Amino acid sequence: MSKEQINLPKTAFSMKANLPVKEPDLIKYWTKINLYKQLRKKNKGQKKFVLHDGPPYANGNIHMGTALNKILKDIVTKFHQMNGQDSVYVPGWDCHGLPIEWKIEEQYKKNKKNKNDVPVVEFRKECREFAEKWIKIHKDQFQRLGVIGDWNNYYSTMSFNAEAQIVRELGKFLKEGSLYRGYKPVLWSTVEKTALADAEVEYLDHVSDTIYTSFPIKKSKKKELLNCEVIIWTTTPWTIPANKALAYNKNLKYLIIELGGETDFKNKKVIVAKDLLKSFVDECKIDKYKKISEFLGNDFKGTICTHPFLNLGYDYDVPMLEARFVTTEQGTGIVHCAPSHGPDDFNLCLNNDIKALETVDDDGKYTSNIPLFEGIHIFKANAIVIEKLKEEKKLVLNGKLNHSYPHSWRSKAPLVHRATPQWFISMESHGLRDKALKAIDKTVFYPEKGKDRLKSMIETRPDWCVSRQRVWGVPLPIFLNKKDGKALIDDEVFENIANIYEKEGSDCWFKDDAQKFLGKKYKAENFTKLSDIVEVWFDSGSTHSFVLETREDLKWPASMYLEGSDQHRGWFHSSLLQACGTRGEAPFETILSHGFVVDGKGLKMSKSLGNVISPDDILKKYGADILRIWVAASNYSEDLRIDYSILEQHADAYRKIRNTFRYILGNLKDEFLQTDFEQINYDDLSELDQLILHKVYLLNESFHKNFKSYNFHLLYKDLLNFCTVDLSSFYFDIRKDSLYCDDLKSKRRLNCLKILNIVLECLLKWFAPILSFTTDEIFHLINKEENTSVHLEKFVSIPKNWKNETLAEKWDEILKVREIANSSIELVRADKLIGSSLEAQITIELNNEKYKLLKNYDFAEICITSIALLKLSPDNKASINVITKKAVGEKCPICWKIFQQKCERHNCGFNGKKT
RNA sequence: GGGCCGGUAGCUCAGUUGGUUAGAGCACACCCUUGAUAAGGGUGGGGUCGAUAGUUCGAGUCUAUCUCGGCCCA
Repeated sequence: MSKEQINLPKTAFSMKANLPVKEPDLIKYWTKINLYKQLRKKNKGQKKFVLHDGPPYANGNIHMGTALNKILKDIVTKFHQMNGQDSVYVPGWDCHGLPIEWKIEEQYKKNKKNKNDVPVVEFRKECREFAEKWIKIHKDQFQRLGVIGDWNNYYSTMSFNAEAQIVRELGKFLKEGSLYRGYKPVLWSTVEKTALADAEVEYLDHVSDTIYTSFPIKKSKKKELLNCEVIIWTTTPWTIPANKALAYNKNLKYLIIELGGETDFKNKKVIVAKDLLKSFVDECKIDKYKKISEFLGNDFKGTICTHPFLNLGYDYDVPMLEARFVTTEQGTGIVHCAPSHGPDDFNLCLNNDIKALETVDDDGKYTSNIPLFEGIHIFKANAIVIEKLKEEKKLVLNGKLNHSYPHSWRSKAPLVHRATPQWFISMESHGLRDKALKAIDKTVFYPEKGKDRLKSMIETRPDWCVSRQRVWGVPLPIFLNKKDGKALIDDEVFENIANIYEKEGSDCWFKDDAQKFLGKKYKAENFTKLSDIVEVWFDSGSTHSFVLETREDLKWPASMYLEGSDQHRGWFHSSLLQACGTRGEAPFETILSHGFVVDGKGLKMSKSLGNVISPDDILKKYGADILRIWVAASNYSEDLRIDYSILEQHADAYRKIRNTFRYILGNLKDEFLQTDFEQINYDDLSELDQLILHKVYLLNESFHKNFKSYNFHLLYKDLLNFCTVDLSSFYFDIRKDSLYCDDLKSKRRLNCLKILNIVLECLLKWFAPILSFTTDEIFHLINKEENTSVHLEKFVSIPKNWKNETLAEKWDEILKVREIANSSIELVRADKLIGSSLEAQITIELNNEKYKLLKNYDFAEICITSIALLKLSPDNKASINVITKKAVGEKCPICWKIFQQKCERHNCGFNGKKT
């Protein structure tokens, strides 16, 4: 039988991948052989590449964004490792903070327990256990993605050494003097009784009470203004009792108008911005009014008003201040300022020597600084304020407005700006902003636009508020002197606290006597121990100090920080400020930021849209390698789309790649022969073989170029195209005849096997960082050694002499002929005259020039036909023309080619018998 | 509401300093093969480059406005 006379591919490498089943076994294997340790040993002493892990929050199952991030990190790490660097990856977790506190409190509520009845230390213990639980879960989930790292020695922000180091880092700021106690309005939740970090704020629709109210002018250089009242508009009537000033824009035009109608304002003269007159009179339904005069905002200079509650004890001056933030978008062009309840207000008043007072307490009730309202909750005060304004005949109109308003992301309660004592790191006092901006300039960003993004944030950000009135975190190591209220600054004390934390963690701050921390030098009775904790961004912003600096296997600064683009405001940002403040430099050399995972239409994933895909769904249905292909194939500098049709497409590509490997393995009979590329007898190879080596050379070049610029999607596309275009449909298709039908000793066949060995090795290594599972599966098939892995290999280096542009140019011409031949064959095939191209005989007509160039090539081999004749084009006009006819003769039972004589290669007659 | 980024075939992506008829792979359709076989090969269709207006001899590329989406901020 002819099948026995030919060499068909045979391999143990299955066509079906069955990744969801096979991958977990490989993970077990990697753990068993301690791959991470082996990797370290392998490249010990080489230049380090340290990708410092941005710690995910130890709470909740991972989502697509986390999976993307971890896979990208793993791909980057593996590339550098295979490129010969000691590429270390230590995963970490962010553990302190409000979300975990909330989870524990939720559990309390379920069990009808009151948080205030539980000792702080007990509560913190539960938080710690909660974080530990999620770290375990995350560890498994991340490893399932194929991520290789130091899973046994991960870092966490709640480890004792981390807590200790965070104290030391804060001590540095305190000692320097850039950490100061301020009194500023911060976004405050009266429900959680805490200030909220920016990241904890969510903007939701909210219906606010609105009022137009008037402030009578008491003094002014512009006489005309004296009998007028200034109209302001606000969505927070409850801040009126805290009003200290009014703001105007000096460049705006304002009008004095006299109102008619039967209202409290009959015959009164009021002032609004010219551009807002229409909206004012329309909204307030003022149909009768008279314009008195127009003037520029600048004329307000020096004007002083009285408070609308003048007769109720609010007998202080309300000065009018010039401010740029006043616009004509809404309101009246004059803005009411309560320095305790708005950052703009605060700054403007500060610059004009008006102090912010404590106007509202932790619970949201007015303090004694607010006459008449003391003890009333601010959220119940609007109605009262409106009522009083009416009584005082100062209310033009009250109404409702539905607008976007800050809420607590957790409790969904509306937030307020409230002046509280907080601890801040100054951006200016010690040049932190400048240091950070300079550090950004030295950092390389992938993609480049990240640089401007981070820069513009640093340029405009206010001082960094690092205190929180919570319990699950590192306590601020601050003692205030009871005499002068100043913070105690003493390295010995900081170091003492740090040492204690190193041994027993920071819980003791809440339960032990203050004297323990102060040591012998100071007396506890003279100091107040602060109970604030450090905001979590300072924790994670300090990871470089307790991870990079303290571990021998790492280095400072990190080679790379790699996170989602939201971290320009988050971890990139806080790490930069922390390190610049304490070390004057950024803790990273490069930053790689990636976009967000969105659905197939580009919309964000949400439960309500029902477009959420979890990593687990994909792992179960496709396997991690498909997910890894999706990561590699997507352009991470923008948002990354995913849905099942996109995944299906990548799964198809995976099958193509898998089959490319399978075909090579089959022809090698799973016997891989490692080749010394330098020792290849290049001149002994056919041009076709040489052409493949040339393509390998070029691909290797673009591979390294794209890897170094972290353009994985281009790199992957090149690899995939090489498999489909250069190998499967070209080289494999042509060489199939030789592989199957040539004598085992034929040089052509042996050379082809050489090429297959080379290509197998290259592909295996090129793909390894992406297809971490599949490439290792193949590696084990062809490598009988134990305890090894493809990930321990280095990338191939390609001999320079494989590059052959002259050859490639010539073959471009040959490929043109092949294309035209294919078209020609297709016509005959459509007429049902032939089926397989081996049934065809082609005649290629070439003009002089091309004929000279190509006359010695075997186009039957190249075009996979039985016969190919080459001749000069009759008129020498058409450069290439191909005529296809049905080949005449009999089919060789071995090579299936059709000849009129016997097939010489197989020395056979036409009855399937060898003669 | 403001800032930044983005919108090129069904999908993933290329498109140099503005310059012929906008490319690739996949998917799709049709055909071939049955010796890579839940594979392999061939041929082919498919895009008013988010929209509109402008600058220019010429715009996917530059400008403006709008629109949709994402991130960040308020």
